[in-house]
Amino acid sequence: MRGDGGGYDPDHMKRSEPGLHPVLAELLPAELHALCTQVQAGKGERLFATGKKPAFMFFVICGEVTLERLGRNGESVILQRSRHGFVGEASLNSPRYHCDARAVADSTLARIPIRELRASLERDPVFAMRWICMLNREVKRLRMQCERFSLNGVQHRLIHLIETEGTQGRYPLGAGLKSVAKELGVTHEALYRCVAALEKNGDLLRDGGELHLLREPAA
Amino acid sequence: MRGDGGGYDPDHMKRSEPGLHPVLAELLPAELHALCTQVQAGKGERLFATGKKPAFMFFVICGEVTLERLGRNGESVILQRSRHGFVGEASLNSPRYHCDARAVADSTLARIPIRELRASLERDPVFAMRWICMLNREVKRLRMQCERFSLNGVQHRLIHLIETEGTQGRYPLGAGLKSVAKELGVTHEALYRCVAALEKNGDLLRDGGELHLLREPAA
DNA sequence: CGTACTTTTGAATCGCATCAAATCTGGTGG
DNA sequence: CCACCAGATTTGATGCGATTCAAAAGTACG
Repeated sequence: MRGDGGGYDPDHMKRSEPGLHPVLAELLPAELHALCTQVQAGKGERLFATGKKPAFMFFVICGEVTLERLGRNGESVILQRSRHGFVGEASLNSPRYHCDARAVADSTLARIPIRELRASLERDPVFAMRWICMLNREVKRLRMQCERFSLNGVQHRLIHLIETEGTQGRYPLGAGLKSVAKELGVTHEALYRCVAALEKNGDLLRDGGELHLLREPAA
Repeated sequence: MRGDGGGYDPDHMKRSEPGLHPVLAELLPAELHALCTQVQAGKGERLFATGKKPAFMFFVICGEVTLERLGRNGESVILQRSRHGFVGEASLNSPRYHCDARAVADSTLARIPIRELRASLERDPVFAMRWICMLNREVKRLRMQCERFSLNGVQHRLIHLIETEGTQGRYPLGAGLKSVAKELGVTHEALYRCVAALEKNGDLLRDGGELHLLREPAA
């Protein structure tokens, strides 16, 4: 039921010291590989706290992590919710964490020591350029996500998701429609109804593990 | 009514070839300084177009620039609204622009040649690290914007905006509430009503050029 | 078999988009 | 100084669509 690992060998997360996650293995230079460790975080566990000196950067492999900050009245404001990818890149250059990180579901994470990561970036321009490209992709992805959120109507958002994040009109639902609903910022009920309506119209097919957009809905 | 120039000498924008903007002067290495030019863009002018080969990156000094994409029905969707800072960082390593940039107010911009920028990044690790820090801030901002869009209710979004993008509960409205409404992804009518309700409750003050959140609304 | 979860459908409510229109504002020119 | 216009601001009325609450049916797992 964690399901959001991106299609990699699910056995990974059971091993105590598995190989580095493919995305990280490709991005990071060899000298950092050995310094990264894979860790488990139980639901509710805190990864780091506001004000502490940043020691590690985290990469979410599966599960869910939030960054939160306290508002002026003590209520917590969620800054970011991550189910896959880096968390707290900003801590790379901060003397202190500016927010709390908390696993809101049982999660598998890669832990990268910041001091050594920094050192590698400063000494290896090719790695630095890869890192910049990674950040550029992240910026682009986030902009598309903002665009999607700015659409009104579940149907518009769903189609935008399939067309921008999917391939050939196909979008894999790793963890079920319910998690897709969260990604779209709508309730799962609304998404179920939307999918059902599109299917009845013959605009969409649900083939087991993926959504297949057949044509542009007339409406 | 532009107001967001960051407090620098307003005469800057009148000179035809003024010194480089302080933020850029600090960020960019010396060899790039001479290659940057300051340009004026009239309201409505397009800085670059989707699909074109990226030649320049822009930095907004004053005025307002939007990044937009065309939705399927020809309506333009705003991805980003920038009154100060970089526009189109992602074009650094892209063969094509993935969106349009347009000045929505008379604006002063710095124009940086991408080819030379990339060359400097590849050869100068210290500069690359500064660039990475800049991108980190941008990623952080975008993540917060996504989180904001995921909130339901105009009020929640507005408060989140003030608490995350503002300082001390104060948020400057450079171009009026109408542009804030777009930033929040709601109609301006809805935002006006929300602000009016918060003011009547004594939770919010509208002091000329800025919103001031006095306390957390009980509701 | 029972537990826990997802999936699905139903019904009621509410908030926002939408359309409309009045007021206010700053700017321009007679 | 006034007439006038374009844009921002504000208020009102209406309808739709998503949220919400509720519950049933399907599914995986021990």
